[in-house]
Amino acid sequence: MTQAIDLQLDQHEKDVSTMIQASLAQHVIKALQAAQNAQELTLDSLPSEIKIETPRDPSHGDYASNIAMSLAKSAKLPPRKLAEILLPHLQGPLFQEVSIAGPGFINFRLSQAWLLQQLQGLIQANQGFGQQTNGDPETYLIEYVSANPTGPLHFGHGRWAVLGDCLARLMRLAGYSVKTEFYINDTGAQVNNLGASVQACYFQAAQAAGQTLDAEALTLIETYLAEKNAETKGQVQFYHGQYIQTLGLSLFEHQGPAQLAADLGYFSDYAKSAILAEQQAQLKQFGVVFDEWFPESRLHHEQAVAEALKHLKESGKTYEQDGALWFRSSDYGDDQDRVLVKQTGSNTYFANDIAYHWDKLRRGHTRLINLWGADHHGYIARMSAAIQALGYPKEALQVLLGQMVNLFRNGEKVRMSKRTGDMISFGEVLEEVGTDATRFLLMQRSADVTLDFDLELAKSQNSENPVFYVQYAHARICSIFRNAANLQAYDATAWPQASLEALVAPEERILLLKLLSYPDELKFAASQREPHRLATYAQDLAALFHSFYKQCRVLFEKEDVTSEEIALSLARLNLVKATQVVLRNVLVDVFGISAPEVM
RNA sequence: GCGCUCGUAGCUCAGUGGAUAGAGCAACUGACUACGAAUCAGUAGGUCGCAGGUUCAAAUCCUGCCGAGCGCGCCA
Repeated sequence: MTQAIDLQLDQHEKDVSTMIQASLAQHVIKALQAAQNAQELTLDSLPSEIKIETPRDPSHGDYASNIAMSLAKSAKLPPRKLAEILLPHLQGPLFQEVSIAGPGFINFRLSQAWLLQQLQGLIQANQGFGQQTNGDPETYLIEYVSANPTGPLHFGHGRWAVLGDCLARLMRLAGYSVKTEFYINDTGAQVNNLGASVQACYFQAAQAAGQTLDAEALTLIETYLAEKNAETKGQVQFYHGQYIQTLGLSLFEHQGPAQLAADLGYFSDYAKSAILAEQQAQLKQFGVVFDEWFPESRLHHEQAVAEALKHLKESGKTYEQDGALWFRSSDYGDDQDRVLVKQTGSNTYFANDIAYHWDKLRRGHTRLINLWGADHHGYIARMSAAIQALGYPKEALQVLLGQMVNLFRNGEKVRMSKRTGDMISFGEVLEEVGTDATRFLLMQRSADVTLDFDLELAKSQNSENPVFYVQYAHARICSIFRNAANLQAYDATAWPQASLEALVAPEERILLLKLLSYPDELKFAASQREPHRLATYAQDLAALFHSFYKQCRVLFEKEDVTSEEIALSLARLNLVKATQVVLRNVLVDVFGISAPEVM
């Protein structure tokens, strides 16, 4: 076991040097081993994971380990005694001081020389700073958005889009092998309903233009309008959004009466490809790109559903009852068994989805991550059951649920009606608010909480809007470097050759520690699949920079500048540069938004 | 009724079983005749929904209850 840990750490030594927590964890493990070898300590086994944390109170140290407390019981030693045993074995150039405090914390204070060396490494790594290898052999496929091509993207889709995109970026930076995919439900009853709805509007347009319609067409218009204008709410068959009218009208404008005799499939194909194109354009504008757009129709074309059903049948995971084919999902933890083939002989959506997930796995993706709206949570158990019944481990499927978004305008909730199609679409919000602010506001909160999104706040270009706070820090830094290039008093552009020893102010140290923790933050957020953690990090980093900037003068524009001031200035420019690098990396590479040079 | 998620400052929310629970906004007090005030420094604001339990240690884990949202189809 100890060997396994060592191997894993050695394998990624390159990363470890820039990852403080992993580096400290390695020191702790080695101290435990050394103490065991010196027979100062007996443990049945070494812990599989060493947790390194940052103390809330900086006076305790830069980092801390609770190892002495967590191992006290198995080592049969009081925590402080155990810590005292480990202390002599915790040595290295990165430590300025290792101390024992409180109930048995081991507190680490990192040496200034080592930190400054890491600072130079950070600047050298530049856009690569934070990027890691992690040795995870799995290949991940993140499937998200997957909106039906029956209407415009709604605002909830926007949230999944950002979360999925940022998660993919985050995991790639952390060393995971990741592909992304959008699943297009381009077949089935809903697509037919879509086609019929557009057909009805096309007929209306034709009628308005003086065309004579046959009885069937008139009936369709009548049925469509009756549902649209119905007083009572209930199940709806057709789609009634404004976009349906637009599609029908547009078709008549381009084709005239040529399609009056066309079949339903023609209208379905026309509508779904137009809507899909719109979705794709919006997502692209939003900075969300998919490696693959996978249409459900491909499954049917390849007989994949039939094959999946056959596979489940032959392995005894199904049975027939009441004229339907059932899947024994309750054997794998679902509440009840689920129908695959209905009495009518047609497949359920679930059957198609099993085939789709099987296809994803057979394409070589060993880990499937799905982002679903929370309203689909009841679906997880059966999908997980299907994955297992197909012979894959439970871990092959991870479903991340995202809660919904409530839209507000000036504190008033914006009402949405699905029935009448009366909704603010994602495209409208994007147009009104802009990509950067929308992305940031949608990804800064945990997917687990229902999000309140205020349109006016999102548009506001002031301190209420956190995205500008972070971007402003970057723009400010760019401004410093513009000024540095024009400085008369001394050559500020010589900062890359400067000695860094002048960086001794507390504001400088705390900023530097935050910068160097970026790879750890990235790694942890990726492992938790929680991109919002980086939003918190970015805001904290920006705050530390602004504070530093106020307290620590970077450029001295006066005639009588001293050599000490010049040395300090050049050293500080390195810290400013490092901040610029990390802000850019997190804004551009993780959030997918701009790192502006001016605002 | 059952299941999932959430409940932390006035509001919106962070918070990896650790030390005195944090940030932004709102409120109040200060700071621009040198690098961007879209900024900074400070004050005030808390029964971490409630009650038990586990633990050296609980906002965090477990159980029950209360409240909010979302699900519970041979729909997709």
